[in-house]
Formats: sequence, structure tokens, C-alpha cells
Amino acid sequence: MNMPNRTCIMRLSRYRNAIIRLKALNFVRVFSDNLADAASVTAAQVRKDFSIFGITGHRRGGYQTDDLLGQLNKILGKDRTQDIILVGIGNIGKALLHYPGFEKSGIRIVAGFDIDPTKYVADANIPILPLEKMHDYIQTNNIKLGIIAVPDYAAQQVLEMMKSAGIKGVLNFAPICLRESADCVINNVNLVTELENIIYFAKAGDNTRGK
Amino acid sequence: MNMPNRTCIMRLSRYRNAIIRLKALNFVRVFSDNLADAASVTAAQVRKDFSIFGITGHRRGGYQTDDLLGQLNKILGKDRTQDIILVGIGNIGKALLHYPGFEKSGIRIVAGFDIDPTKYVADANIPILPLEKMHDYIQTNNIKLGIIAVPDYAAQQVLEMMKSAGIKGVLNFAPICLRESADCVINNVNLVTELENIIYFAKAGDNTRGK
DNA sequence: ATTTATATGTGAAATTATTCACAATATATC
DNA sequence: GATATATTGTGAATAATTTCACATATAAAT
Repeated sequence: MNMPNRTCIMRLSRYRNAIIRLKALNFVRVFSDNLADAASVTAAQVRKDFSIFGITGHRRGGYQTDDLLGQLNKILGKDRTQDIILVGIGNIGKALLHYPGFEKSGIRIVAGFDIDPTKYVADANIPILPLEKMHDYIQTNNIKLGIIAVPDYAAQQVLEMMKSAGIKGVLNFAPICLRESADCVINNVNLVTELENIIYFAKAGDNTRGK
Repeated sequence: MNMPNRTCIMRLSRYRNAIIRLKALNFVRVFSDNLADAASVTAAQVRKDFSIFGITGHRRGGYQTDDLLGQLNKILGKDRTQDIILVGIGNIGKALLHYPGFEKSGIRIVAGFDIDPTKYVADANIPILPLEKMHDYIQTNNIKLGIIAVPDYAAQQVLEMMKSAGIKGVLNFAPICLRESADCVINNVNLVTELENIIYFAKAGDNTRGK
């Protein structure tokens, strides 16, 4: 059995999104070709991805929509609520704090942290607490996931704090490339970089770019 | 000469970020190994990436920091301001509207659009206009780039409107995978998918995932 | 000026990811 | 029930990407 890589898991998420839409259209079963269209990949890729996880369908019968969704939910951790903390209640942080997509998807930001006292709101639905309290909070509540949305110069330090408290996975929006280590997975999302990418390829005119 | 792919351009952006930081530390020259560290790649990768663009350094002397930054700026479109429009003034849209990283990086959101009249602010620094006015605006101002931050069900339609008006590159935050076409580059950024990715690999424990 | 040490630039090799193609088999049809 | 048809599952083939490794050049040292 092959190990899935990052892009494979990303595709699984896309398949799941597609299945949810197809279920809403009363699809009882779904074919690799349908998912391929919805996720902009080939049907062979869909089946290969499924085979990594031992997901099987029926020859000529495709996949049972409900069954498939259940299996993807399990793989992607959708079988329970995922608690996560957010550090940096600035521009991006505030938007993430109230992003409805997270709640819809079983991801719950349980607390926010900042160094700026004017940001503190201890009694809110999602409390905003002093950064000094983060370590305790993580340990007391056994949090394993974090989002970093602080300025670049503070990101590395926040990461170290998170790791020392037991965080195992981080989504980083600070415009600096945080390095992942054996004990902590990192996903760097740099909004400027994403835009620079489309600027480049839009300028190039023809978009014959790879994956 | 090889064609650069998406990940190559993303790496170039990272190298650029690193160079800016190193310049602030008064580095006059920089080695592939330095950039590799900062961007979490290998030194050979850095040199291969540069060779695609004909960027050369000096054997045993590395790269002149200023010169290198200039070349990367040119490739990434930093030699001029990039004007871009934003559709969807919701949670994420508002954050992007005032994201300081864009301005710092020569990216200027020139107008926002929404279907909700309560969002309109015609006389603001960045005007928020009715969606019906987007087509004209794009053509009058010769805009080539757009950001989509609308709900999933509206994203495809907004994309079609953008394309018909002449947009050539789109950064999409709606949680649906928009398909790119020969005349328009698309970058899909799905926040939930990004998180699901770290949820999966953090749970897996060891993070021996590929690129 | 000569030597030495070190970093580049790049083909070749290795690795990783994707697509092809088809046997196996289940569904649908008659 | 038999037959035709469509879709899976997967090894093999291909393609893409990354790493290796070293000849080449150049900066620094003596």
C-alpha cells in the first residue's frame, strides 16, 4: 500500500466536496468520472487515490455515494469535531474566527490568542486570550492543531510556543515559510505568493503550466 | 529551456521573500544554500529553478543580492503595480480588502463588487460597487486579475462574468474547484481543504508526506 | 602569481506522480 | 438466463520532478 502525499489528501477533500454536492442532487451512486470532472483531475487519478485507502466500488456500478462519503469523512477526520486554536487576531485572523466554512465542516476554533490587550475578549463565544495563556490552554484542553495569522517576524516564535505545548499541525498564514519538523506538520499559505502565481501565468498568456 | 510550473513559481516567490529579509540583514551576496534553507528546499532545486530563467550567479561567489532580487521582481511582475478586483465583500473578502501584505507587495485591489446593496460604498478609497457594474469596470480599466470570495453556489457564475469581461487570472477562495481554461488561469485556495490536510497528517503522527 | 577551497551550473540518475490500457466483473437489457 | 455494455482496479508505461555528483570557474589565501 502506497503512502498518500499532500496533494493526494487535497484531492480527497475535493472529492468529498463534490460528493456532498452530488448527494444534494440525489445521486445514489457516483462514478470516478463524475468526481474527476468535479475535481479537475482524471478518472484514473480518482481510482488510484481511492486504491491507496482501500476504497472500493462496484465494477460497472460506481461507488455508493453515502458509503463513499462515510469513508472519506473518516479519512479526513470528519467523524468528529476538530478543535483548533488561532493566534493573531488581526486582519486575517478576525476573518478566520468567523469563517462559516469551518463550522460547516466540523472545524471549531475554540480560542484566539494575541499579544495586544485591546484584542482580549475573555467572555466571548470564542474567547480571545493573552498569548501567555496559550501554553496552558493547549495542554489543559489537549489541543493538537493551530492557525498562525501573526506578522512575519512573530511567526517562528509562535510556532515554537505551539510546538512546545504539544501542537502537532499548523496552518500558517504569515508570509514566511515555516519549516515542518518530525513532530509537527506545517501548511504554509501565503496570499501574496498565490497571487504572484496567477500574475505570472496570466501574463504568460497561455497557461500551459503543470500541476 | 524548460517551462516553469506552478510549484516552481511558488518557490521563486519564496526565494524572493527570503532575499528581502537577507537584504535587510545587509547581505550583499547570497548562496543557493541560504535560499534553500529559507524556502525549505534543496540547494540543487534553487539552482535548477534559476537555470530555467537564465538566472546566473558566480562560481564560488554566489548571487548578488540586489541583482537577484531585481531579476525575481521582473519575473514575478513586481516591476509595476498589479491592479486587481475583488468580488464578494463577506467575511474573507473584507479581510483581503485591507490585507496590508498586498499593498506591501505591489498588489492593489482597485475595486470590490457584491450583489448586496448594503455593501456598496461608492466613494471609499476602494469603492464597493454593484456586481452589474463589474463588466464595464474591468473593460474600462483594463483589469486582468480577479479574486473570488463569494459563496460556493455563486462562484462559477462570477467566474464566467469575469472571463467574458477579459479577466485572465483568478484567485478563488470559494470552496469549489473552479476549472481553468486556456484563456484564464485559476488558483483555488480552499481554507477547509488546507486544514483537512494538516488534520490528516497531524493525526498520522509521523509526517512523512511528499511534496 | 600560484594554490586552495568553495559554489555554481547541469547532464545523468533516481525518484515520484500520473496516465494508459485492459482483464475482471457487475449491472442492465433482452 | 444469456448477452451486451460499462466501470472498476491495477500493473505497466510514461511523464514529471527532484536529487546527485562533478567538471568548471572564481574568490580568497598565501
